[in-house]
Amino acid sequence: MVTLSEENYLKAIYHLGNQGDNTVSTNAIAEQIEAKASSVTDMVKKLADKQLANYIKYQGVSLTEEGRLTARTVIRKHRLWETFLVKKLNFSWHEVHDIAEQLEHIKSEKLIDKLDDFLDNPTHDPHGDPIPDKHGNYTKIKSKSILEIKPGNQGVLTSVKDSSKAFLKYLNKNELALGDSIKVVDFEPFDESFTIETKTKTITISKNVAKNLCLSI
Amino acid sequence: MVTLSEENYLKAIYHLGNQGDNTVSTNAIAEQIEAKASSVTDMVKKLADKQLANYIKYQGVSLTEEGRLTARTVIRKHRLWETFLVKKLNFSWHEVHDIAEQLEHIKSEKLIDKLDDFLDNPTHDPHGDPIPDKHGNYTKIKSKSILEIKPGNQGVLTSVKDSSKAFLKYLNKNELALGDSIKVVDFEPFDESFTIETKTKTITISKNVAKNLCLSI
DNA sequence: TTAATATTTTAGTCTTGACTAAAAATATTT
DNA sequence: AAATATTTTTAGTCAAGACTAAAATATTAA
Ligand SMILES: [Mn+2]
Ligand SMILES: [Mn+2]
Ligand SMILES: [Mn+2]
Ligand SMILES: [Mn+2]
Repeated sequence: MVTLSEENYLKAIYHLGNQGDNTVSTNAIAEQIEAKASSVTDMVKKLADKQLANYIKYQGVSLTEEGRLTARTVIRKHRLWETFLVKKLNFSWHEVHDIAEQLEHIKSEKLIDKLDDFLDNPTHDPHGDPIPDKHGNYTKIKSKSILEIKPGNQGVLTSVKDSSKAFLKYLNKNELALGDSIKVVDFEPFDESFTIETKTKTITISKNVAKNLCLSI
Repeated sequence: MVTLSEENYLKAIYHLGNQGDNTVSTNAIAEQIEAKASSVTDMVKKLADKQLANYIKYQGVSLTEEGRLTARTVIRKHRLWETFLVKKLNFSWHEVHDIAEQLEHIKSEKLIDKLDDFLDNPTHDPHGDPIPDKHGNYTKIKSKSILEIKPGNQGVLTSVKDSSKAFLKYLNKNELALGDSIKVVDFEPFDESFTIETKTKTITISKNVAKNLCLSI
């Protein structure tokens, strides 16, 4: 049995491992999970005891195959519930993360399979992130941050790198949503801002915003 | 903040208090919650500290107004989730209780309000139990156990007193479901069994089964 | 290549919610 | 009314998962 707290650690290690090499530092986990480094050391030992993580003192943590699958299962649940909340209960995409943080720990394989079917087996959640299937597999849509796109090119907004409430609300305010067709029309070197054009309007966005918007070309 | 464990105790005290006078013994709670009496004493003190229960040593426990409302809110969530599982995810009524035991602790008022609307504000759960509204109010359908019904009378099966998996599976096997029109045709004093007639068939049921089937006349 | 700094681990505490065993209070019999 | 049985509470433990402070290790800079 994997506890709620263990699930949260596995998820954190998984996410951190995916952006860099696969071995993660105690401090990085501590920051992600908002706990102290000493608490992380304790938990990481437990995960290693349960064969969910590889851990060598002072050298960081990585997930075992079993740990990785467990992490993906939690992520699958999180993203399916987010999809449910938006598609069926009409929540906005900025409201669902905190509720999904709770729902992702509900234990029932049958429930998740049925929820998956009820939602017509979605492949991506409301933030454009891929939903693993029940074996933990998924394919990420190839997309590029606007930062890396040269003026003149265009694509469809398929995911956001930052899913924070503040950022999503900013996008709501500026009427930018997943699926929108976006053309990059200008880049201003002075402040590294971009000017982009949608079906309905042209707006200028900061470097920080550009970085977090991913288009598939 | 009310913890998951506190919510379970409030629910137990509420259910026990409803069948008898409103004051409940330590032992009764212990049995309901499957814990030892000493653990109950500890928790009951915490509930009293938080103004959720009235407690006098050796004299039993009752809920305060606030405790009662909290209990009803948990019960509301439990029954709404059970309804969701049966109506939307096509679970059978004998499968939903254990999952609802987990879901009832998810904290988000907005979620429950939206779930309620999504289900078209149901008044009763899959076992015929009333669903409190967001103020904790509900009206129970008037119904009588078959035990108290004289042969010759008939009514509609509106709830079951026992929601255990074993009993619900028995009803599935015998194709008895809520909403069925049932006529009591005979009572056999020797073993206190009843013979009942539905639209499709006539069957004999034991006293124990009869006791747990409630018809509204 | 030391010295200073940063990271990580250890040791010891705390809280929550459980437990056992023993003591105290209440209830039931004789 | 006393003896016995039952219920309830108290006292002391335990495990999980967090914390602080101090020690150990690793990294970076002088
Ligand atoms: Mn999320
Ligand atoms: Mn998401
Ligand atoms: Mn139930
Ligand atoms: Mn029910």
